[in-house]
Amino acid sequence: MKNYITTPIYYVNGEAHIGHAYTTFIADTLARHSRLIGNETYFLTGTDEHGQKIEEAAKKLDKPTQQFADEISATFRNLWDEFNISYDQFIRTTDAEHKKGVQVAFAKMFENGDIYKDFYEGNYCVSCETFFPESQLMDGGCCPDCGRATTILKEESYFFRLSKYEKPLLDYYEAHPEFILPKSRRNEVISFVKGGLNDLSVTRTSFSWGVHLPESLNEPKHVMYVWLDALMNYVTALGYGTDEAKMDFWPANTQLVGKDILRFHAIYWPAFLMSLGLPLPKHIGAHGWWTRDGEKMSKSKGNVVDPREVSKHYGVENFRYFMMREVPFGQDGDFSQRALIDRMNSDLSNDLGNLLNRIIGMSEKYSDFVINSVDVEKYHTKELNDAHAILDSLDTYLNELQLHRYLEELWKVFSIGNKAIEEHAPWVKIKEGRNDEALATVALVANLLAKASVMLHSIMPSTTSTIADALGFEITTKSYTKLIVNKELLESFTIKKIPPLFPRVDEPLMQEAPKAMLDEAPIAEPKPKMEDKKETTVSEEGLITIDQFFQTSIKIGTVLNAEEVPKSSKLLKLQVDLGEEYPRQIVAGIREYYSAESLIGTQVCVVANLKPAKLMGLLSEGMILAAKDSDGLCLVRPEKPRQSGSSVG
RNA sequence: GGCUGGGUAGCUCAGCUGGUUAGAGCGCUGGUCUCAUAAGCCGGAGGUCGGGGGUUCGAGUCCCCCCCCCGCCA
Repeated sequence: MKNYITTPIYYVNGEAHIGHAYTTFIADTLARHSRLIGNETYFLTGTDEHGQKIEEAAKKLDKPTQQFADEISATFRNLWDEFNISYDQFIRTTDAEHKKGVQVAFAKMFENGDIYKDFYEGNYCVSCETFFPESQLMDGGCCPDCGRATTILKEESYFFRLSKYEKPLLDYYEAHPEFILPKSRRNEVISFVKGGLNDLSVTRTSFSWGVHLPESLNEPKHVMYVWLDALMNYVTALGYGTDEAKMDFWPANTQLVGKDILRFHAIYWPAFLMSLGLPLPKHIGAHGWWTRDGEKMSKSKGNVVDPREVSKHYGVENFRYFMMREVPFGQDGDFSQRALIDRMNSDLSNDLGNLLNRIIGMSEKYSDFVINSVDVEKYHTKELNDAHAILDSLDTYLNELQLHRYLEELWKVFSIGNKAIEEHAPWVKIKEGRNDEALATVALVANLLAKASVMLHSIMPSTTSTIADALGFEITTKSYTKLIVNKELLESFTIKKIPPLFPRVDEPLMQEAPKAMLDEAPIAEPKPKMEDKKETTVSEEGLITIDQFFQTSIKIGTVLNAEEVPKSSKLLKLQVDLGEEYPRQIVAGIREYYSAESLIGTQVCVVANLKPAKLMGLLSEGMILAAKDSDGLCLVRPEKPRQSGSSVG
């Protein structure tokens, strides 16, 4: 079976971020899995390099446009190489074959009457490369997407008869419920199309950095609309319009996109394909976005997650496992070091890594590292059957792009292993001289690990290869067939004593940006061991009663305004809302650590029933709580915003 | 404003066409084993299933109203 998987081509207006990595990881996982189970697989990714925005960005840097595109494109490609992405082709829309292919497609659409010439006039956003109707513009005629100013543009343009495909598209969605995944997105697309489709302007004369129209049309002024150009990459990569040798990979099985570009892929793209008489892809999968510590990422906030940075500190495959496991396909996910660390420790170290270590230890003590499956079926049919049932069910999840469920299920195999060891306690059996039984349990777990590793391989290719190597086999289509399809067991082998694959992570490995650090939930102290527990951890001396404590009124305050106190290097004068009629004026000695601007709009804890005092002649009606150590001072703040005036205690 | 989807344990979520004491993972907590990476295993606490009506012998699950969140569209 042929299986074609694509990511979108990434626009070269900036470097790769976590979203690009996420899409690419999913696609790579699908591609690797497809190859593993023996499909003939083609995995495409690449870069989208045309358009006015690129032309202008290059001009700003005083670089030739092509050179600019070359450079950014290379950063993507390098990152994917660094991340061990198994793409078969990295296409660029500036590739000669691609341009040729798009022209062939354009000519064909023109010939069959789906493209015609007219005029377009409207408010155009250069940044988004989109026209917006008057009604959609924001105040002052700004772009509703990016907020930048739009300009009125009237230009001669070729149009694609999108309106003609309204009905065929709706019919197709109806007949193919699995075309758009997840379902919630499908509904959105359908309701959009039902709202009516306008013909699509597909050429521009306002800039020249793009694919020119076919020579037969003799329209040197026009270049193609970036989306027509970009979308066609999925077939030009296979040689559409040039050398069509690979076109038998079409239609694609799965085309992954971010939710922001679903409309283009679920409406325009299938319409183009219909016009060209090509079949439509089986699935368009729209995934969600990532936030950081619960907040939207943006350059201005400085909280953007650099995938390279994360993988450098935590390992690409751990990062990748986290992304695939953490969030249901289609949903937005939240990245935080805490969540990543929790996943790594709990799933990878405790469940998987430790399990491998357990059998290494036992086989060392009981059988000089030799593991033999001879007696596994005799003593552990139940466990084997349970595990096989789980392994058999996994494909379903993968087909629905439910990778988190896939992993969730797969992990039950490790659980079977851990439970089996407990239940059969090989160390007891050895003492009783029932060596066969003890060794059978060890071998059972080795087999469970082997089988699970095969199924984990497409998500953690290198790590699972290491596991397989320790278990004396190699993960290939052949071993997949043997261990998973035919449910066979491992040959006798000598297990390798390898150091722990997933050392526990006790504290964040990555330096946080200052802002993010404030927002990061405090890392829980490792809980003290039972025997360390004393009656109390404080001496009786100087203790107060709870009533005494509540004599202090601590409230949450929102900083409405902040300014520096003249002639003072330490003091800031704040106006803080405590939910009272008027804000309090509070003078605080925190200027060395916090700028006035950075405080406005944030929340602090305030001692509200403190006798007012004068500092530098200014009245201060409260005290702000802060903690100080040798590294400096930081404010004590609510973890999440609370209403001004909420009491703390 | 229109249309989807959703509001279930501290957190993230599962609960199909209504049916015994509402589930999982993580977290918290008690116990326990010792092969193992302060890992594993067993047990426990914790939910008026957004609110209010209604249908029904019986509703988280169906109907109506209201509140709130996300998304798409305007």
